[in-house]
Amino acid sequence: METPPRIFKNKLYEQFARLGKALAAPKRLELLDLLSQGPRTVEALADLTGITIANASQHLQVLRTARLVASEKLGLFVEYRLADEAVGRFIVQLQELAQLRLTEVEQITRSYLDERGALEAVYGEELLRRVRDGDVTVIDVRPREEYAAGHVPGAISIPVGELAARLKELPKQRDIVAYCRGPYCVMAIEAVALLREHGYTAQRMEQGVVDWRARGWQVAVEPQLRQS
Amino acid sequence: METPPRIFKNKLYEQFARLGKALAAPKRLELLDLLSQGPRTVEALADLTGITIANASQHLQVLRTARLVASEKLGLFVEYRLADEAVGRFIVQLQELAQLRLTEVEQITRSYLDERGALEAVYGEELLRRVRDGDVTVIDVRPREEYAAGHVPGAISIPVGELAARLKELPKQRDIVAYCRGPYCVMAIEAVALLREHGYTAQRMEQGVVDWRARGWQVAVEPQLRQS
DNA sequence: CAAGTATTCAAGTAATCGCGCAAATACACA
DNA sequence: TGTGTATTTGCGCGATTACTTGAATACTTG
Repeated sequence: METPPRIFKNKLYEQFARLGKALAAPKRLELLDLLSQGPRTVEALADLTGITIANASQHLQVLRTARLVASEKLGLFVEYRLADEAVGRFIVQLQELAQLRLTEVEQITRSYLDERGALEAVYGEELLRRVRDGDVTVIDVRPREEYAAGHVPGAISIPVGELAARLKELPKQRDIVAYCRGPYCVMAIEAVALLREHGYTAQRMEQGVVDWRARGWQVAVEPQLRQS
Repeated sequence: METPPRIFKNKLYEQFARLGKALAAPKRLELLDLLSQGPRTVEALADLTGITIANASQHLQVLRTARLVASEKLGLFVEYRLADEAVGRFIVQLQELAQLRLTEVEQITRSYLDERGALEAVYGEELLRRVRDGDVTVIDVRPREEYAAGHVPGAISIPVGELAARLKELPKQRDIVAYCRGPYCVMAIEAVALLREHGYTAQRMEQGVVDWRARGWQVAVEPQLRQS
C-alpha cells in the first residue's frame, strides 16, 4: 500500500532517472559530445563514433525521448542537435565530475598522452586570457562544419588533417594556441605535437566552445551556413 | 581494427558512462538525494526510500563503485555519505535539467500540489533574501539528524511530524518560512498547509541546504554530533 | 512518376539489471 | 568467547538493453 507522497516521489525520481538512463551508454555520451559542437546528420554521427547507422539512429531515439536532443528534417537528411544549450553544459559537468571522482579518467588520458609523447603544459586561465585578448594566433582544428557552427572569435579554421599542408600560413614568431572540442578531444593534441616538430611554439587550450560559451563569452558563427 | 584514438575514446566514454549507469535507477537518485542532506545508515536509507535493506545495500554498492558515495563503519552501523560536495551539486543540476527539459516533472509536482490543495506562492530570490537577513522566522522541518548535519543559520528545527504539537512556539505576528530538502521535498509543503490552516502567514522556500551551500552561503552544524 | 537514398522500424540474441528471498559475514558487546 | 544485530552476498526470476541484420518508410530529385 503506497501513500500519496510515496507515489509522488516514485513518479518524480522515475523522471529524473530518464536522464540517467539516457546517459548510461558510452556511445550516447559520445554522441552528445559531438552534438555539443554543432548539429550533425545521423550518418555523420555514425561515422564519427564508429557505429552502424541503424545503431546510431537508435541511440538518437533514446536521447530524443529523454528530450536531450532534437531532430529536424533538412532535405534528404535528418539533422540532430542538442535540445538546449543547458544540455551541453550538463555534459561538461558530468565529465568534470568524472574527472574529479574517477581516477581512471586521468589515468587513461595520461597514458594516451604519454604514448603520443605529448608532454602537456597547460596554463589554464592564463592561456585563456591570452586567447581572449588576441595575444596569440588561435587555430581551431575541428572539422569545418563545427567551426562554422561556432568558434572562438579570431580563431582560424585549420582542420587537423590539413594542418601539415597549411603550416606556411602560420607565423613562426607568434605563439600558437590550438583547441578542439574540449579537454578529452585529441585533435588539438596532435596539432600541437605537429607544430612543435616544425619549430613552432604551440600550446593546447583544453577548453572548447561549450566552456567558452558557458563563461558568458561571445562565440562567432558563420552566418551563411545556418540557412535552410 | 581499432585505431589508438578510437580505443582512447572508448575507454574514456566508458568511464563517463559509469556515472550515467549509477544515475539510471530511480531509487539510486533518491538515495543520493537523501545523502545530500547528510550521512545515513543503510537501514535508515532503506526505510526512507521504502525498499528492503538488502536492496538498499546493493544500490549503495553501485553508487560506491561509481565513487559517488563513501561508507564508514561506525560502531554497529555502516554510515554512507556523499563522496564529495560536488556530487550533491551535480544531483541538483540533474534535477534542474530534468525540470527544464521534461515537462512531466512539472506536471507531476503540479498535480501533487493541486491534490493537496496547496497553492504555491513562491517568491524565489526575494524570499531567500528575507531568510538570509533574518526578516522571517525560519523553520527546518526535516528530521532532526538532517538538521544537525547542516541547516540554514537561524533556522529552528521542527520536524514536520512535531509541528502540530509545537505550534505555540511560533509567533503569529511574524512571517514564517519553512524549508526541507529541496524543490521536490514534500515536507515543507505539508508544513505550510498546516500553518496556514492555523492562521499563520507561512511560505515555503524551495531551496534546501545543498542550494544554500552552492551559493557560497554559510550553513550551521551542530558540532557535538559530528564526533566519532 | 519512378528511382535512389537516408533514416527508421522490427525481430532475434546475448548480456545486464532490479528485486525478493535466504543464507553468510562481520562486528560490538556482554 | 558467545550472542545478537547490521550489513552484505548469492541465487533465481522477469524485464530491459545494446547490438546486428534485413526490410520498410519517407523523402528528394531527375
